[in-house]
Amino acid sequence: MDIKTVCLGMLTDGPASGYDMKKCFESSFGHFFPAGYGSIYPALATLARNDLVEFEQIHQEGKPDRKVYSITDKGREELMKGLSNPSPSHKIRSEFLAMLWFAHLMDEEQIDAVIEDRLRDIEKFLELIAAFPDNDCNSAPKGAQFVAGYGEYMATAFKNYIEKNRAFLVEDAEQQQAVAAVSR
Amino acid sequence: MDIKTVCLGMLTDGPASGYDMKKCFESSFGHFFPAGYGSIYPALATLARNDLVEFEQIHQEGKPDRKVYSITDKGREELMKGLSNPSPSHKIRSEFLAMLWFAHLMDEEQIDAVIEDRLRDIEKFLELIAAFPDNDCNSAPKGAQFVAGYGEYMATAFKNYIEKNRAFLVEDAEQQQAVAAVSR
DNA sequence: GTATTTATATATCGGATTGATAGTATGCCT
DNA sequence: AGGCATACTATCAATCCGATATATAAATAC
Repeated sequence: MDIKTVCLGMLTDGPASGYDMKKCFESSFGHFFPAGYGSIYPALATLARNDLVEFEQIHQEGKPDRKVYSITDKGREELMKGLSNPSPSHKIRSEFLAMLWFAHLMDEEQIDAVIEDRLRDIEKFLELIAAFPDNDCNSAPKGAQFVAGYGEYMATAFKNYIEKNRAFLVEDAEQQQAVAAVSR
Repeated sequence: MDIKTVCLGMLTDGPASGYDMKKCFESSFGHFFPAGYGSIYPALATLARNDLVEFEQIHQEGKPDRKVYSITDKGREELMKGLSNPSPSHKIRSEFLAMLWFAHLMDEEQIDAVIEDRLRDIEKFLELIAAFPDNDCNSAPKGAQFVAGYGEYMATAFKNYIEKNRAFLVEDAEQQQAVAAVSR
């Protein structure tokens, strides 16, 4: 389940250009599987080289040509292989948490700024996901709904956790006590 | 806030070898900022080359030499620079969610296997975090407690979400309805 | 009325990261 | 005797990421 497989999956929904796919990554997919042009274009090139996708070059007046990719039968097989992994990964890479791990080395303003920034980000994400599935990218089959629901649920939990426990981070050492009632 | 900065931060807690740091990444840090030898050793080498850390080579009978790294004053400055970023990232990369996005292309057994696997993983993580802060890696200042609390809270939320909504994924198309009561 | 930004589209490059593997020695289990 | 775990180091190919380049039109701002 690397980017190539994800691209194959996206193409089961219909032909698309690299640009289209980037938009899809931005609007929904990217929140649990980020990818930029530097990943997408090389992935499509490799897929095409291996006959897992094919493309049609469409000329447009005043705009660059579009390369519209479609999945091939061989590509569908490869996708099924990718979807048969019984132990897919789930990883977080958070500068935010890494930074706060060292909160005792930071001053209160810094901590506050970082937390506010994260809350803004979460809020922005919740707005974005509220618009789903009115997005262009996918007409929301079960799986997509499940994943979008996950995003909303977890973002809200994240927000709640921060709001409940942020005071703990900037408390005086005297008043310190265990992080409050998590997970209940 | 890349791996180099994280290594510097770890060393504020006392000198350590690359091997020690790997253990720390495994026991707690790795759950929000994964790193293997292929990242740690090059990071330490670069830090040493720039005089941000220094090391003492300790010979041991019957075991390979240890290189015990300590942070320098210049390193502390660099760390503070790293901790002053007001907008640290927070990213998820989940093959699990990417796969389930395409659940309509999978059969029920596959979906079930993948979900069971994830639940086992979450359970394992909860056990690990329950042992915190009895770990070797850090004596739990505020920040570490906050982050560990985050881990427990979010893992529990994840589990809850899966248990509430997994049936939705394998339901008949007829019975389909919106993902249930998320985030309330 | 000019300047900047946004949108459409392609693509690449250096640097960072990953996962697997290699090497070397002791000790423990079966 | 063979295999695995622990203790240490380290590297390498493959992949991935972020930033940037290129080009044109339309929309928005000043």
